[in-house]
Amino acid sequence: MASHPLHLLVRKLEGGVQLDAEQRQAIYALPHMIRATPAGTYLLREGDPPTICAVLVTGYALRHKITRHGVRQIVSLQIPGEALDFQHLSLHTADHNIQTLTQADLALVPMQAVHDLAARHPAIADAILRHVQIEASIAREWMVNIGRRTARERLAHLLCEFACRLDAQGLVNGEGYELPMTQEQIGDALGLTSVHVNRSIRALEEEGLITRARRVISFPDIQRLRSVADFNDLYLHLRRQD
Amino acid sequence: MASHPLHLLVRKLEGGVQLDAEQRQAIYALPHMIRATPAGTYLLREGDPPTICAVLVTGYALRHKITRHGVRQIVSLQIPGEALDFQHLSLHTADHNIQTLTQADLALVPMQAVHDLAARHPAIADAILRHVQIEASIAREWMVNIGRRTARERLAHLLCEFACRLDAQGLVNGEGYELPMTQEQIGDALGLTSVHVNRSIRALEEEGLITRARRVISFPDIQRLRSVADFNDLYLHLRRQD
DNA sequence: CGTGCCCTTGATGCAAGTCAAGTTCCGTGG
DNA sequence: CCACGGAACTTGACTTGCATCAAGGGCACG
Repeated sequence: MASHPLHLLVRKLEGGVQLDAEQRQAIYALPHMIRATPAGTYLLREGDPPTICAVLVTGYALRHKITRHGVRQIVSLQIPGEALDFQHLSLHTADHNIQTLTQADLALVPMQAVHDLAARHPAIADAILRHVQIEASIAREWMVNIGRRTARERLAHLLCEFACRLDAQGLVNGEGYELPMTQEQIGDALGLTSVHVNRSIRALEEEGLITRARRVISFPDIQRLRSVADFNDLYLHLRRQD
Repeated sequence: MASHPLHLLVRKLEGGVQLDAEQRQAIYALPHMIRATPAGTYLLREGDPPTICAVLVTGYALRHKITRHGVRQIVSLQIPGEALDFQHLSLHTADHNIQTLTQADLALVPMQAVHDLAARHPAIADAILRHVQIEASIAREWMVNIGRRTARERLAHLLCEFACRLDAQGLVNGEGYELPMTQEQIGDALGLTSVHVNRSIRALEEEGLITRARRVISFPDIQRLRSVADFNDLYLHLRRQD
């Protein structure tokens, strides 16, 4: 079943809650359409009613909000296996925008089917709740990052988080990974300008904390980077006991 | 039943999901102990296992995290009627600290009892999920606030949010309300220093956007304040259709 | 072989931080 | 009822991290 489009979602949900074969099967049996979307596609806009639940099969997505002055804040990054619309399961209006970051393949599941599934399987309802709670935990850590760390620390923290999350989904092979974001997007995620992101990246590079080849970033000394970032992965709740 | 300690929680849960008399009754029947706590009491610490679910009956609480450098970021404010530990219902380790902001009365409910209640009543499970999702939505708006607004805007936004939330719980009587925080705590919530919070408060005051008498703040021109804050209450999901 | 996005770098400005010294407000005990 | 002590608030002088403005430079793609 490793090639089923919802495999990574199941993997993620099982990371926190024990599911039996029947429950796994019920998830795989969810009605869904696969849709390939180009980078930058809006999947949901603030104010819209969420009617379908998109799951990232491949590619990346982000959540963002825009202020009256037209400035953007990215409030979340999503990686393969994550459900983009669990955040709205019991709400009737979207409070933020969801957009693909890269070319992406989505599994589109009717929201009602997710509701029904959760109602039939308490363990799945629990796994969904856990999924939502972990996103909330990540949001809290981002607040700390944006509110209380320097540009260099914020950047290091983002890199550590991305590494951990990709690794947990089995998406890291070598030493580093591709961070598929422009420096402007990184700035929007960290509450900085692209110019300052650029200077901060180069500073980390000169310190030998990261190396870059295009957008592929590697970490010669991950321990030191974590220390700079004040990174503690507890908030990601990667282990079932967390 | 207006005087039942869990009345405000029921009110809050009913704000989003229709509950019938039996479900309401089941919530009121939750086993609980009432405990009065002084200001500043830690209710849960990062890394601890959450075993009880505290509900604020009176008084205020906050969630915060502390960086390696000892700087604090408040990531959430909680008002009467809010459950402090729904955030951890299906997690095994707390990822942040919870502390009372003022003297407070808590209803302490065993976590297991909440679990059982949700398992028996899908509508209540749904209401809990909604409660968690709304907190996540508030967290996203705070990221925007901290990351992309000026000190003056951040402060105005916090004041508007607090006004709306108190009002939704029926806790506002006159023109203004008491904001029971020191300027240092406000700074910790907004990613600012207390000195700068002070200057920003006085700037709002001089502009005629707020008036103060001790910690009671009033808003002579709430529309203008909202406009300054770029405040749109959609993210609070106060109406059932949201 | 342009043309348009990114990335890079320099010069300059400003919002917010830091440091430090009062001042006001209150609770408490004499 | 008043004096004292401590926490919170206020204000000024100075510093700094990041923003802004502006001008290249590289490289992918049609």
